[in-house]
Amino acid sequence: MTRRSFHHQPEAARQRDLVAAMLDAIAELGLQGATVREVALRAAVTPGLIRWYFDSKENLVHIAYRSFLADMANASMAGIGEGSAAIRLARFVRASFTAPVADGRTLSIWAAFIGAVNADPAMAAIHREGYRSWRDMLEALIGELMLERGLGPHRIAVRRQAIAVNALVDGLWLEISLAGDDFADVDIVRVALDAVAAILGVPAESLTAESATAESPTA
Amino acid sequence: MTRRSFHHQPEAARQRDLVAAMLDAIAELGLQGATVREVALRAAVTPGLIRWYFDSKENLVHIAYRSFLADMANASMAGIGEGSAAIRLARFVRASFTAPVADGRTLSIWAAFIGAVNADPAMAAIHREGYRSWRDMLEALIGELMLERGLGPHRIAVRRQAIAVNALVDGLWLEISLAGDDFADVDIVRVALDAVAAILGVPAESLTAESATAESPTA
DNA sequence: GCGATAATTATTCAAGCGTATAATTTGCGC
DNA sequence: GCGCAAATTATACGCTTGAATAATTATCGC
Repeated sequence: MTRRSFHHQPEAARQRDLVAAMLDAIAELGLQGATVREVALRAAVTPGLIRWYFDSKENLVHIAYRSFLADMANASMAGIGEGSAAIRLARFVRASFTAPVADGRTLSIWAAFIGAVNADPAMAAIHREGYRSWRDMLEALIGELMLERGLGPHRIAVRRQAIAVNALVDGLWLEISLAGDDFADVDIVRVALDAVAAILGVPAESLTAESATAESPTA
Repeated sequence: MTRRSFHHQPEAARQRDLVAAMLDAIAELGLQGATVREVALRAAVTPGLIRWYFDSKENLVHIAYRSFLADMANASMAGIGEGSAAIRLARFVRASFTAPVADGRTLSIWAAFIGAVNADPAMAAIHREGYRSWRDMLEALIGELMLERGLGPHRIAVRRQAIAVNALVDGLWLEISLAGDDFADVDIVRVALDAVAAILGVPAESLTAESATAESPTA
């Protein structure tokens, strides 16, 4: 009859922990397996506590998705640094296909959420919000690149190119995430950089992986 | 106390009906909502009957996924017809982004399944099987195209190009499926054809939508 | 037409789910 | 240190789910 001992946590930290536990559960068991009990177990906490911090399990899932998308975007754009648009774009693509963005855990979570977007309007709204900022960033970068190369940046053309580049990135994530080891012998960064350069109509050399490898310039 | 009347069905037809009902449920309610009872309701049948035809609900889902991937592949390749590799590729791309392949229902199902692949090894196996044949077809077509254009088809280069093209198609499906009406004013077929041409390094004119529109040649 | 068998319905069950609520413990202000 | 509010645990509830089983009906060979 002895109760579990515990200690209070600042609200923000607990909330973060629960979100992290939810994402872990989704990564390993999928959305179906991410039950309230499973999440509580991973957070070393009692199921009831989840309802103390979140209105419902659905609510936690939504918050976890929003948080996850934000983290993913940050990780993709963190190392962009300064430099020409070409160099920043190359760094962005490279970051998108190396850890921590393109590791098994992250892409597994990403794919799991995708499967739930269509059946839940709230998830759809979160998704759209996340992806709009994503593509806005891409459009800005591509627009700059066009200016750099003396090509008048036709607004509609830039939008189309951003859609295509965005699709390429998503699609490669999908293939990596779902096809497992089929790509062990393929240099995905190279495939991505070549395809992006081709879509944008710039020489592949202007987006070499080397330029992306260069250490970030002093601020 | 009067029982429901019913009539026997040939095994194949019933099985098809149940699979179709499962896919309908997934399209509208997602995998979570596609319960045995919901599927039975849509098939105008009692839940118990599902277990008569399938070992388990999981089993039905797996069979539905395999069937769905096969249908999708057939629909994409049905109208390819005869002609140069360039023309067949253009028709393939066009078919991939017009109904029945790229309508809301189909892509909704597609996305729902994707979310379940990572958490279920059997689904992963089905997925890999489906996508391998998909990309084999793409590789063959791209190889032919390279020969047509006098470019020696470097095997590794062709593989990379097929990966990129496949990713582009998947990614555009994702965007269409999840971003809803954001693309109402965008000619997706055009975006896809332009991007595919760019990735393969052939002039966009050689993959025009017009060439894909042409009626299939007399056999 | 008549059995035998296959196909279908009706009913029931146990498990797991999200959630509600009550009991208890922790930590902080004073 | 003490009391009180906040955080956490414990317990229980009702519902849904997939599945098992028993009862019933349709169909086909003869």
